[in-house]
Amino acid sequence: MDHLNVSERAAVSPEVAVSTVIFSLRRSTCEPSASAQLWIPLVRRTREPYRGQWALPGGPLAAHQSLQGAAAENLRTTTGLVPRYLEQLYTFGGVDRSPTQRVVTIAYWALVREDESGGDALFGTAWGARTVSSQIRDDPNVAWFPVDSPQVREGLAFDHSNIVDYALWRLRNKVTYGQIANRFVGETFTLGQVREVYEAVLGRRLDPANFRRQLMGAAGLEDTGEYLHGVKHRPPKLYRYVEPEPRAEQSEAEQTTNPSGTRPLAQEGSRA
Amino acid sequence: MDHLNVSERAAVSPEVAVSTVIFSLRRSTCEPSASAQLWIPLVRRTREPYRGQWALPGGPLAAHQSLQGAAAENLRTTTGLVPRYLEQLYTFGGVDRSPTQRVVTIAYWALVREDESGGDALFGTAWGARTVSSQIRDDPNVAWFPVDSPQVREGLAFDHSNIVDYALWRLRNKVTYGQIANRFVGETFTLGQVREVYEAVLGRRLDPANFRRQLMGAAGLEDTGEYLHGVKHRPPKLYRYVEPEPRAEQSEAEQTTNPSGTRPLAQEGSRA
DNA sequence: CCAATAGTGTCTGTAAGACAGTATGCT
DNA sequence: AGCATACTGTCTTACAGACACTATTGG
Repeated sequence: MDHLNVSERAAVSPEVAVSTVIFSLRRSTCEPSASAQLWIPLVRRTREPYRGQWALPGGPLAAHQSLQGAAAENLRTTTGLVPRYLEQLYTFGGVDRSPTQRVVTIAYWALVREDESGGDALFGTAWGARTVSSQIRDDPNVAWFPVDSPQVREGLAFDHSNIVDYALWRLRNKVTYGQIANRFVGETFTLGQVREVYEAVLGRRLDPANFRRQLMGAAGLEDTGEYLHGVKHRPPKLYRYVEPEPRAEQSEAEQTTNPSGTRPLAQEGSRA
Repeated sequence: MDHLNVSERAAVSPEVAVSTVIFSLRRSTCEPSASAQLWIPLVRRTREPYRGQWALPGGPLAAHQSLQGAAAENLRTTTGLVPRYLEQLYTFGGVDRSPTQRVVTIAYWALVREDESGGDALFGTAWGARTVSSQIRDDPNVAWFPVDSPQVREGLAFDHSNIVDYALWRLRNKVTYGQIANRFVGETFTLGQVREVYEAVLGRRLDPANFRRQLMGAAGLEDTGEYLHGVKHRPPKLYRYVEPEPRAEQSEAEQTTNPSGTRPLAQEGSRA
């Protein structure tokens, strides 16, 4: 009967790992006219299996490390960046994921902003300028790839291409409602910039007029009174986000797209 | 550098367990007028920690068992029932979840139909009749509880009350769109029966007229031509569901509520 | 006839998408 | 002036919710 409960026996447990899909927004060329694209950092494997192939940043879970903590650690080690958003994606535990031993991988996905440590912002005072940047670590075994590239979609180690696919799907669903896009932009921003984020994530053009209405209607936007100059047309207003309700609890483990926005959080911190 | 990749070192991994929240629909009384409610089976712990308390069915992951396979096994062992729906919920890995040792629990949630093995259907030829039933195993350490009960909402072992809360939220979101409610009803059914499922899950009454329109518009419903008799009013039509597209692949690991219905599946079977 | 549910039709408010049109900067 | 983008307003369509009304059984 005791096999029905979480057991305290020292069973032969599979290896537990945490991997993270880290999305950032960049332009493929230095043309300001080029539309932004999603990129992710990958790490080259230095040992078997899949030696030499690219894989998601990740590693085994340390004994007294929380899952989310491990994901944040992946992010910091690989990119030196701080996550603007971090959420558990799914747990992959197929028996044959790794040819050598059983590994259960808890996958997370994260959003970062390019400009957070050194270097120009993607949406800085002017568009573009510096686009492939913030390679804080000059490690040759870390590199950024566009999520659209065949390298990413098919060529990753283990089942990591699958994981990226799934993370991308999740991002697209999340961005439709709610406050996800603002994780890509800076403190102040124009509506055009936010719209460009949506267009990059969703992969299609959006009507500026309708987009404005939706965003103004729903989100906690505040007019800063400032304008963005240096563009070669009418200068747009700068906005900033305001937190709707500053409750003490910070949600994390939120999981599922829901129409009405954010909600329930299977607690994950120290006790969940 | 190698700590960035999934490692093949024999690290000291935490215990890996799989637990399952199993929803079924029942009436609290034998009155046909009483509205249906969600119930889940729990298992009483026979050892420390939390000895004597109720917990979700679950247990350590066996070496060559898939995650979903383990969840299905939980279900079969506890209830003898076959899942009509089974999906990964979330992975709980907080350092202090268990007082004795580190346990990472991959939680699943499932829907079952009461009538699947022996006994009358909940929605059989007549309403009600047999409501607390299909206790296939006469194990005193297994019992069904209404999800609303304080026992379930607060009194479970570990963080299992949290897990149930989260599963309930997920179910409510999933049922809004898509083909979830049909997992609770039999082969043929009336629209009133499906509506009752929605009402039980969502916890509020729905307008019969509007509900009909919605369901007829979206889902693959087929009029059987039959009517349900034995009711003390106008006999309703019996319908059946038709699969929209019988592709070979069966999805499983689908995760997130999305407005447009079913979609992407992080593959889980033998390779994910 | 009455009670109760099945099933149909209509109205209204909200919101999304299409799109015309105005405003204001730069070259 | 001409262009590019910001920003405003309007029209249409779709759909959800409210609700009136008819249909058909059992008691």
